[in-house]
Amino acid sequence: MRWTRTFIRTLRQDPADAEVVSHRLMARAGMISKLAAGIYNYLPLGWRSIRKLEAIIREEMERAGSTELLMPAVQPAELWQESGRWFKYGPELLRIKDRHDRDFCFGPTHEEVVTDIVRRTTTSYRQLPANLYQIQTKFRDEIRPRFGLMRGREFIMKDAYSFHASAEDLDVAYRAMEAAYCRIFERCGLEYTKVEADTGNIGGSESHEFMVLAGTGEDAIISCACGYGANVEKAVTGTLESAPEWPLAVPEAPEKVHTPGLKSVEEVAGFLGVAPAHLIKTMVFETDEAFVVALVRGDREVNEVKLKNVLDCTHIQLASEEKIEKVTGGAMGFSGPVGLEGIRIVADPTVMALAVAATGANERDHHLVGVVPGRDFEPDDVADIAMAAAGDPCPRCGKPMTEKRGIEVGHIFKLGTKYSEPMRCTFLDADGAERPMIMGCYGLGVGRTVAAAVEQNHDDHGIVWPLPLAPYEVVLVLLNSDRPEVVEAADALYARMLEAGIEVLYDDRSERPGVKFNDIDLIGFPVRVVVGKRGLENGQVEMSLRRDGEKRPVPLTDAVTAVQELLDTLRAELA
RNA sequence: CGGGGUGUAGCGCAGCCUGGUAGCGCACCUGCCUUGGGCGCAGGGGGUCGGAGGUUCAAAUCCUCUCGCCCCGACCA
Repeated sequence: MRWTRTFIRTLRQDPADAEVVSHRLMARAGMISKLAAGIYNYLPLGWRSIRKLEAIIREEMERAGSTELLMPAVQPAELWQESGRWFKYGPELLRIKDRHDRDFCFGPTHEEVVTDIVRRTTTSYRQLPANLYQIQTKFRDEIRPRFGLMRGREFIMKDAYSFHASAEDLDVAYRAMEAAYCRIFERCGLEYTKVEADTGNIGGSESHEFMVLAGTGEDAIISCACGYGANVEKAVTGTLESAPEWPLAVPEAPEKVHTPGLKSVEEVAGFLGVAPAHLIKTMVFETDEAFVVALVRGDREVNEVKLKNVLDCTHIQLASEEKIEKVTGGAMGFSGPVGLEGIRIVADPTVMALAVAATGANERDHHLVGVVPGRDFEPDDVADIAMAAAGDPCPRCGKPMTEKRGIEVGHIFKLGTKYSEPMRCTFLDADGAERPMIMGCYGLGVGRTVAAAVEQNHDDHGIVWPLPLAPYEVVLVLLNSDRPEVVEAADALYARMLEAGIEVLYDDRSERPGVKFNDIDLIGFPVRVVVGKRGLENGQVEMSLRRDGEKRPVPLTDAVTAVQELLDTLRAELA
């Protein structure tokens, strides 16, 4: 393609609203442009990168035994009412009405539709398993879209769904999808990691996320050299070091101590002369229907996702100051479990492991010292509700774990019968018994993966595309467009490259060299070939790689072969 | 949803406080010049100042409402 025939509009300045690198660079390079909050145009260059990723995804999905189909973006409310998610999903679900005032939604995901397809068509264990995928536009009305393609409201996603007669068979498909995802991200040249994940809104038993490692990632990952890795929402720890020995006397019953204005764990512990780990941090949460008190050791923090799972509720939030006073009778900062009535108390095991502790007295400016868990209060549930942190021991090997940040680009789930049961997606097994199908689902953010690639591969001048995702693999640059002999040589080389099947963009603009080089660096074509009068005088062109910029003179006559060899080398690196 | 900010030419911004001819840089057009890292000179085109209402002789500027967009927070007692 000739540059002057395509549609490339680069920006010299950063758009004012672009915050993260991928958004900034993709906007400046003319790959995307914003239409509304969280809604983007994929301009020709950006679309090429998206399409390249899609091609890789298709290959790997088919290889893993999944078949492509396309389901509608607009879906009838009835299906969502059947699964129960019409009411559960909340405002993220974009609900629309047609002219007859019938309810529809713009699909944020397709479990309902695909389950409907399968239940209408598939009735026997002989027809299972089924594995279907699509690459399609989703809409999720995010609270706060941001970061360009990283968290848009409208976005392109590959979603796959599998249906099985047995849990064992689901496991086979799950492992195949897992392997396909690994291959996809490897083929894109991305540095990624697979971690255990919470199942969140989608539900199910087992779940893994694929994270592209990047400092700007929105997710925290806890991992260990031994191979354990999990989203911080899900991460568990090995046995934590127990609290130091209680340094004070142990009274018969908790003693009330005046602690004026001391709210934080550090302040209280310092004042009392005990360790932060001796305190019971008491947090009041509000769920859909009730208040809940969560207890963690003073040096730990509550993991709201884990707590939510223990409570089996959809929404949870910290109670407001007024509500805390109403529920506990004391001011915020002075809450404790002792004497709390009529409210569910969930304690982390580390709290129950404390021999003696201190905690709030449910009275302004007072704490209780010498509290013995089990003697002075009894929780309703004891469950792991603490946040794992860097330095905590690994649950598998006990070594200290580290924390990294990542961008969630893929998420796979074992759904079980969460959708097949309410939607009556059943089959007859070999004994003629009717059973719900066992399902898995597998998502991959297409736009987000491309954006993550930019986050991971850029420098001061712009994007440095990994070869498989570059909009064009090679850019051929005509430098002296006023010199007929140079134009002639460049045109001829372009023709030879096309003939050789090289994916080349020919920058035939009559711009000054600086303008061209800056645009080219910004867009980030992996291989650059420059035809200019200076080199041509020696019968040479100049070849260079975007990632190192090192200039390699090549005889004009050998240019096509040299480029092909260079591309082969780059491909070999990824294999 | 709460808090803050912002909306002026395609992009990035000034002007607003203190009302009176709408400006700058880049981009764009014409001509000359220039061609290995965002040239130079000269000339030129383009803006309902987000929208509606109000105050005023007069509103980008002051007031009210409204819409869009951005940021921060949904944060640990």
